[in-house]
Amino acid sequence: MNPARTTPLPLPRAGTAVAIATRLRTAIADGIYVDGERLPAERALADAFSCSRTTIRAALRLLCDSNLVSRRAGSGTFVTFSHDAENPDIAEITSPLELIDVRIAVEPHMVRLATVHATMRDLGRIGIALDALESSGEPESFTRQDRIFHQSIADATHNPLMCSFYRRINHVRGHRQWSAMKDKVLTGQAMDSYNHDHRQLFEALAVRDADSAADIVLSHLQTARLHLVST
Amino acid sequence: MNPARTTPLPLPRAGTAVAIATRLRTAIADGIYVDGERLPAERALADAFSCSRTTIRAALRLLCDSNLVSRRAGSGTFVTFSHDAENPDIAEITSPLELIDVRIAVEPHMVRLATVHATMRDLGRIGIALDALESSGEPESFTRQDRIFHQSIADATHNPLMCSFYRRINHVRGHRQWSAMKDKVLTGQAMDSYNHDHRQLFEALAVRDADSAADIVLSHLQTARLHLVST
DNA sequence: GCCAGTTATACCAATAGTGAACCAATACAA
DNA sequence: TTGTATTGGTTCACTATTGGTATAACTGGC
Repeated sequence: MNPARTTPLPLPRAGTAVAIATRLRTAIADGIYVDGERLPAERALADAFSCSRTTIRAALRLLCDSNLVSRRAGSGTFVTFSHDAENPDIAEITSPLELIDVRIAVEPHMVRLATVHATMRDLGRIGIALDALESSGEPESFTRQDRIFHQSIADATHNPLMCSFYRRINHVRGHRQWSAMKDKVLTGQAMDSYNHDHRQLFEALAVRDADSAADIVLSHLQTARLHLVST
Repeated sequence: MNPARTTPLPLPRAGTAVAIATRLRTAIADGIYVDGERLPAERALADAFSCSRTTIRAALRLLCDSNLVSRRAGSGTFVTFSHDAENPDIAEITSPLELIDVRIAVEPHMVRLATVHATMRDLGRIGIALDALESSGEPESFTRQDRIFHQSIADATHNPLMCSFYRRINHVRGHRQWSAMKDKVLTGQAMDSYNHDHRQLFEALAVRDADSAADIVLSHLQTARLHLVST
């Protein structure tokens, strides 16, 4: 018996620094960290990733070399996700109402696809994102975790076109033009209400109830749209 | 003991090192180990394959000689195999079924938005596109006019995010991977049927009947999806 | 016996990562 | 304006891991 034929391939181990750089890079690409936003401090990142600050610095060095972030001593590390000046960022020419209209178009069927295609592993990821979302008290971290939560649902469709669409939606959602609105809209009560919807949605996903999941998302977005046009 | 093994194979038995090299080579070609990624350490591979490190080194030497991996002392063994698609076009990794799932998600609500936001000028443009579409007999020009027709509806929403989404959908639809399918699917009868749906859709848009327009699009796409999965 | 392939072991040099300390630039509040 | 806290920038010695190399012994087929 030849061991080379039967042995399962061992998983690759990426270097810690490059692995962290990759994770941060995709987070920026997904709009989880938005253009101009400050990343957590090196020491905080080292704590979050359970590694030394030196490793975090090596990872950030990679991002800095590819001009994804810029750093200033005493100030922090900032995302510099610059778009072409001629090709204006889609996020800058999309209004909140236009965004929510697109979300109403996309998300109900998206969660339907997610209920059909999500693996247990996907559901685990979504659950983790939901837990993090529910335990984040400030509007700042809430919106970030909210984007992670929804993106993980989009990824659960395993439809590359859908994933790329939702990445773009998240990019628009994360644009700084709404950072002012955020603190006004996201009261504690509003976040509680959102979390209720999120939990319901997750449970519908978990039991593969596509109709309920789609209904929850649709009513969630339609009330958000009403709030937008009535204020 | 397997009786099939008692008679020696005509080909000389490959040594363990060659077998492992082959296994790793196909793993890299299959994308199990991705470009730029680090392979497990030699000692880990030796452990996984239950062979000595010398054998693993012999196998890696083969891969290194064929420029599939590069190695750095103290760092590791890294895959250097550009799949020739470092930035894979979204059109190339999207299947027909995945595309139609996204269209089912987007288009019904898109035509709703179009019925609400379309100006008379938009309707004129859509009408012109429809006329050109109906008078195009070959599959080649039909698909081009079909994209123009649908894009003009997307533009009629006056929602920049929606327009950009549909541009991407059209980009995927226009990819060369479908061109083979086109001539087979687009019989004269099929084009007539499509044109009937298009004309109905246009009339629903013209009288601002959002429900009918959405229904027409949805049933149109769902029958297309059925044809896709049943053939 | 010969020989190629494999095993087992030991050691080396290169590299990544750790943990700590300290400096300099910045932000913010008293 | 002045402290004070926080941030990135730098350096250090140390440890763990990695590929590189060499050597001796074992194995099975010729």
